[in-house]
Amino acid sequence: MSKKMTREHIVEAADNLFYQQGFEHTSFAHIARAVKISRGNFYYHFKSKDEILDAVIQRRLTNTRAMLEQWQTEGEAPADRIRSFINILLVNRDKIKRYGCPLGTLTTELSKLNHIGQSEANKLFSLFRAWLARQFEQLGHKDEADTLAMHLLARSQGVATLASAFNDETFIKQEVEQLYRWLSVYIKPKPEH
Amino acid sequence: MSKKMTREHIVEAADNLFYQQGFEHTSFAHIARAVKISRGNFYYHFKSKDEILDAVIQRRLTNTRAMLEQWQTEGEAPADRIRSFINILLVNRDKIKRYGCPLGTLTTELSKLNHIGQSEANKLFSLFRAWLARQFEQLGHKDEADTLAMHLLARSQGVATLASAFNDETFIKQEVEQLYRWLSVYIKPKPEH
DNA sequence: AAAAGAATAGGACAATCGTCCTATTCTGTC
DNA sequence: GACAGAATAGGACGATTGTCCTATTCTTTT
Repeated sequence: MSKKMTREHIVEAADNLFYQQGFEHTSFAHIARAVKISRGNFYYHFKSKDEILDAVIQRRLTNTRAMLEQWQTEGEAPADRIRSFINILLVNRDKIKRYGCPLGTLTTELSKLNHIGQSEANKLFSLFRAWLARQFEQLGHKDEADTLAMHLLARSQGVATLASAFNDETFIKQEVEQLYRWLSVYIKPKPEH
Repeated sequence: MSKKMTREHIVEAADNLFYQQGFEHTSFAHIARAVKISRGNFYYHFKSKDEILDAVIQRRLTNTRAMLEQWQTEGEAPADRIRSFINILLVNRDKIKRYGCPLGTLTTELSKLNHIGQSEANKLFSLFRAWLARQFEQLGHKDEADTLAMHLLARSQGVATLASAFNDETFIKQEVEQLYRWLSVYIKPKPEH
């Protein structure tokens, strides 16, 4: 196996485990078992656990950027793109119900650990925040664009937290419906011609 | 020192530490340092770390019940009582900014650890949920009372998560204002007489 | 087929974890 | 002031953690 591929396998497995069991609770033994390599061999690929965390965050940043770009191109109107964002609550509802939001839970954990990776993890939030703000700008709400983006982010985070706490899938669907209605208020009616 | 008092000190210190650094990351050494007793002496008061966690949760349950009862008596109208709930975001904004919501973060962590205390911790959420639902019932929204309660809970959770992630106090104030406006829609106009 | 370098396995390491045990100190009672 | 029981201190325990080192296996090149 090439070094590059093994590295990717490690990062991918660590990504999932960090999401499912948390960063601190995931040990090298866990990741090793998942990737099926020996524990001691990690240090040929990473100098420390923090370095794995950083790689995981970078991976998420890359994936998120790709996702946002895809939404950007496949959604015709800004409102459609925002709906794409709201939709991840539905698309990932199984995992959200079990593990919460991968973004929010990691950020919260790193914050409590006072971990260095905290600032990098927050870039993930900022990515969504800036992207959402841009969509609201294009909807004609320049002044309140960032406020609306933050509001929508908070709503999704809250939905994920409660859906996970109460193991409630119906709740996600309800709230997504409400978010759609909330969004519709900010959509400009199409100019007649 | 009496056994009862030492026990209370331990639970109080553990409560704070679990909130600030998380349950798993808080070791006996941490708590011992905070309470200023020896590490080995814990097992005279608690048989295991899980037992401390349970005591912490029970403590929070008791405190929460007391708080809800106080809101119940001091708030004349149900709308005032709901506003009391929304207000904790403002009252505790310093801590929320630093450590997030004590309820949400603990529940999320225990969920990831697959910890037994999870179900007990969820009772805390259920406490707020039932209490809020009762208020909405009294506001005349019997059918959607629970939905409204869950919605409000989710909103607060989201606000806490983002305020913590972005270290943003202004955001809390903005969202609290929005929650007040949201609530006003559900308040019955007082009957004229 | 031989040599060179990349990739891996497996164990040693110090530190820390939760847990447990025992000797010691404190506190109240007769 | 002697005694009993409550409360505490301090260390030992096995397990696990992240880290590091070295011997071995695999892969590629000549």
